[in-house]
Amino acid sequence: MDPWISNQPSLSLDLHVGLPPLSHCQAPAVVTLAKTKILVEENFLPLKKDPEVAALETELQRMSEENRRLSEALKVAAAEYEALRRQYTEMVANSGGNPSSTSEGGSVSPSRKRKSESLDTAPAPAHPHLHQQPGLAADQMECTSGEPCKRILEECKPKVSKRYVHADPSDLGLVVKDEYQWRKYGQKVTKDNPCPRAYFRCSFAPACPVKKKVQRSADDNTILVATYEGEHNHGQPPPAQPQQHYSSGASKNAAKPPSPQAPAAPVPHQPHPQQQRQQQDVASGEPVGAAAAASELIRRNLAEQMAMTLTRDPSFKAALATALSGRILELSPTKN
DNA sequence: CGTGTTTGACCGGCGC
DNA sequence: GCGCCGGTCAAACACG
Repeated sequence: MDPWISNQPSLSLDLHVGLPPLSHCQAPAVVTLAKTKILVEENFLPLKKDPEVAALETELQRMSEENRRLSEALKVAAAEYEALRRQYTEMVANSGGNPSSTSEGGSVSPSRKRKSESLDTAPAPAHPHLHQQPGLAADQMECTSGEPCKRILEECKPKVSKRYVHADPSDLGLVVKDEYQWRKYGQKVTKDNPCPRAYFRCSFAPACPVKKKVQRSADDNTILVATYEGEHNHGQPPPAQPQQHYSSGASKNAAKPPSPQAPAAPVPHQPHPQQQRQQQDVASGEPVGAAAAASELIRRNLAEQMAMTLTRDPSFKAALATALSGRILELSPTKN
């Protein structure tokens, strides 16, 4: 994270939910809540009596204080991130900066081969390690030395988030709909839960490392628990594109990126369109202007990612919903 | 025929 | 070292 972020007023946690969201930032939950807030203000605020206004002011002060604390926490986190990023960059530079040196000394063994191993006629892939880990992000493949690298990998474990979805008990499927397209690659019955767990990969981008596990709750099998691992290295699918999750059988256009120039061969990292543009800008010759433009794009992209991450985080949504519903109840004319 | 799903086999980590 | 268990692979199958 860029320390610049924590200094931006637009990113402070003032939660001006009554304002329209940024056009490039698709945050449905925030939009909905914004509508709610507007409704509250229009309907109830004119009815306020002075003591209530005073109470609201106190509340506002309290929220401002909390906002300030959160901003400071964000600043600290940003500083830590920056330090880590610098450390990582140094390590990459020291290792020769050669991302393709993954299989140094054959550390990635082709031991994953099974039946075909006994069948000599089976054609072996030209690059077994690449074939084996098509979704591995580039930054996870740059490890060349033993111990420190292991530690980095542990520290950089993919982000895990959970989402709980109420499902129709009569529906036996393990379908948790969200804004991405998923391809099922496995199912397993686990020890602690009689209901099977389904494994999905993001199929929107071929190189996207995100995985999803879906399993019914052991306590209440009307609840589906979706566990997301990793972060998408691409934007969300356009809303116009119909969701075609788990459509059984063939649908010729399903689960394909809309981009016609999408590469056929898997690439280690398929950048977000903005990132692509940014890379092109950097590649083009203007040293100062291009660098400034690239920096601006990076910041914008980070802000976008933060907004997306927050709005996708169920705990954040829950906390926001709780806070807002509490406020609505407090402001309700039926109260007292 | 192309693409997604199912499912049994396999691999590697971990605890004993 | 052994067995258990979660995660992944890939052949077989289903579907439009």
